[in-house]
Amino acid sequence: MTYMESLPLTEPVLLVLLSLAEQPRHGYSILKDVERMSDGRVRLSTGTLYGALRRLLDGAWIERVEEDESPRDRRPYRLTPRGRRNLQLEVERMRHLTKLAAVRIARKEA
Amino acid sequence: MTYMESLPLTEPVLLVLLSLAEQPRHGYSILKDVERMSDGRVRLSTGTLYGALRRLLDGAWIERVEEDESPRDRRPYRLTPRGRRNLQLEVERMRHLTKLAAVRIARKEA
DNA sequence: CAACATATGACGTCAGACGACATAGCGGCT
DNA sequence: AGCCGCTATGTCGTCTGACGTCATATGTTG
Repeated sequence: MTYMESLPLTEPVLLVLLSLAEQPRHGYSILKDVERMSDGRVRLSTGTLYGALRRLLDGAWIERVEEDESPRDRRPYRLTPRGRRNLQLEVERMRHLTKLAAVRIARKEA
Repeated sequence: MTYMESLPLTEPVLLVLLSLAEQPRHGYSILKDVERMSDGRVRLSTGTLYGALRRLLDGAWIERVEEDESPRDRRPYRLTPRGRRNLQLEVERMRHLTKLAAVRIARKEA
């Protein structure tokens, strides 16, 4: 990307990371959590979810949790320190943008 | 998009709209304004810009300003009421997300 | 006159979001 | 037993959008 150093994240990816920020989760749990988080408005398709998870794994933003006792067929993920750091940067970027937006929208026909 | 009703906007599009929120501008002016707005970090390629403008025109978020005296070769655009309304919605959505994010990131391993 | 800034636009590529599909175990209801 | 819906993971093909590059033209300034 030219318009940012490495970010910005897309909406789905941001929500996935936000879901994992609180605690480790497996795919389906993320799906439901994102839906809850957004009051039912955002429903990721599995195509979006598992695609995003693969890319986040590749970039070492998340990692698999190696749990021997993880209940049947579940594959939990957790944020890496790198992932958490980048998520925080992204949120700060968004906060900065919303502040800028408030000024811009208010200053109509300055 | 499935994960939102009609939004969310991508970063480049949001910045273009933000640039037009203040006052009508032509393409090149938007390019420079976005660069200034972001302290030089975000530099839209013309491919991105004119693609975005075309789609925004198609969706009636912006319109051409019919100025007979518009100085040579410039094609200014302005936000439509619809575009302004949608921009505000988008900014509110982002603000909501950043608040949620703050809580989520803080509540690590709740 | 040679750069450089201003100004618009087209074209091809590539990544990512999406819907649809595939698979499978489990619990409950009829 | 049969069916449905929920949990759970993943693939595949399509389509949209961001991007870099190229093309073109005028204005400005050294």
